[in-house]
Amino acid sequence: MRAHDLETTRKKILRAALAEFSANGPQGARTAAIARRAGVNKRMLFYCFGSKAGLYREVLRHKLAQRASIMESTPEDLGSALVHWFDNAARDPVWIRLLHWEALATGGGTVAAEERRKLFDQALAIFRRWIERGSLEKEVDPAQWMISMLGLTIFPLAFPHIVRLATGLASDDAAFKAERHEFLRWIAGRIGGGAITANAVAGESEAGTAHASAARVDGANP
Amino acid sequence: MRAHDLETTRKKILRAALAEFSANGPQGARTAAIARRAGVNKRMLFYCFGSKAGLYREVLRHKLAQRASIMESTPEDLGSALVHWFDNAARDPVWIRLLHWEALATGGGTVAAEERRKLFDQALAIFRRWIERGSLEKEVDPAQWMISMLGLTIFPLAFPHIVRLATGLASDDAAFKAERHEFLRWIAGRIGGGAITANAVAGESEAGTAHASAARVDGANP
DNA sequence: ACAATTATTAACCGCGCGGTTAACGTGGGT
DNA sequence: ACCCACGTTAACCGCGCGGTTAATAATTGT
Repeated sequence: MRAHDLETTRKKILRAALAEFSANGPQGARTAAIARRAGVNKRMLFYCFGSKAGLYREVLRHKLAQRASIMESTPEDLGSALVHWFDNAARDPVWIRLLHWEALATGGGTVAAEERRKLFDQALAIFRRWIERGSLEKEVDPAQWMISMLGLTIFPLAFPHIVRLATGLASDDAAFKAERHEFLRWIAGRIGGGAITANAVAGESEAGTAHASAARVDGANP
Repeated sequence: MRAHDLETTRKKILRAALAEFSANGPQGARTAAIARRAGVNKRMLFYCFGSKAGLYREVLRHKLAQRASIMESTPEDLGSALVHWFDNAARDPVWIRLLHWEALATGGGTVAAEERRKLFDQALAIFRRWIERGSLEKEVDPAQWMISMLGLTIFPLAFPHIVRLATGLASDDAAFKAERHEFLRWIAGRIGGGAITANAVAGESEAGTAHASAARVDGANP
């Protein structure tokens, strides 16, 4: 690694910025803190990314691309998909926090709009497929389905203090995750149109309850 | 109103502080901005509440008490209750924002712990009652039910940018609210144990679809 | 060898923050 | 009439922020 290597410097800054922006938000994040985390002179942030806002934008674009690739690997079975989303969100608290900061942002229009559209179009396509295949009730809008399923999976991870008050457990506690898995598989059965998913529903959960593991039917959209 | 009236000054400060804390969070809120909003000298904040943190604490206590009283007026029917929670949350974006800030807060232990416990115990009691009465599947934990129903109602209001990307509508748009009402009543029927709520499910939604209005069965817990 | 370009650095700037100081009205008790 | 505790005020303080300046070290082209 040479002394003058802008690309690695950029990467170090992006990593540190992701952590700092996630921790303190686009406004609360301190450029000096990012530089310290990255082991880089503060001036380099502006040299590479122009401004704090420009750096934030780049950080978001990276993260959105990463989430899109996770969305691509969603299993075809509804229950498994819910568990998949839940686990991946639980594994990435940084992403959850960025969602919060975005929800709280008022002015200054959407950043990285195109990456965002791509991610959501992927998700909506999945729900449309489920509806066509009869895994989900067709009288409900795909967007409503998507919002609802995201609510069931992400909400407890986004508001851990609510989980703590309701269950007494931390939302990253293995016991809570197991409970949630069980619930998600159960409700996937209740919600589905009754055709494909309903059979795979009595799946095995980590809670130890008797279940059969749900089959994955990746790829091959009609 | 006398010139020297500490009580009204306190109230003015609390109102302004609620707005400012909701807008910018406990850290991002500026004491000067609160004072300006309240039409009061900045020094009075510290004279009345000691510190910014003390003021934040008092603001939260007030809001939690208000939310508890809303929780008390929850209808007995599950579908109506979901709509009730949704509407009341939609009517109070300030509260939603405070939830976000709390979820993002890392250090500095819980503020107003007792008011919070009271609010959640109320909610949990409602779910236990629903389970006992057969309105909700009894094999699922009350806490899991509560988290899930909060997810379905609050999530779209907490993450309006996700709603916008999924539906193209703003989450405070009347059209979206109507769609959501319809979905909430529909899913209440799918989820319930099948006894009481299932009958009340084909409820009327504001979307104009033909439905019969769901009956409210307030009070009288066993 | 050396100039030109690129990457990196320390030091600096103006500003706005949370919180404080000290002084100044105001009004009820006597 | 006067006091004195309470409510209110303008002005101030040290600090840390985003962003910049100008000088310097490494790399590249010739």
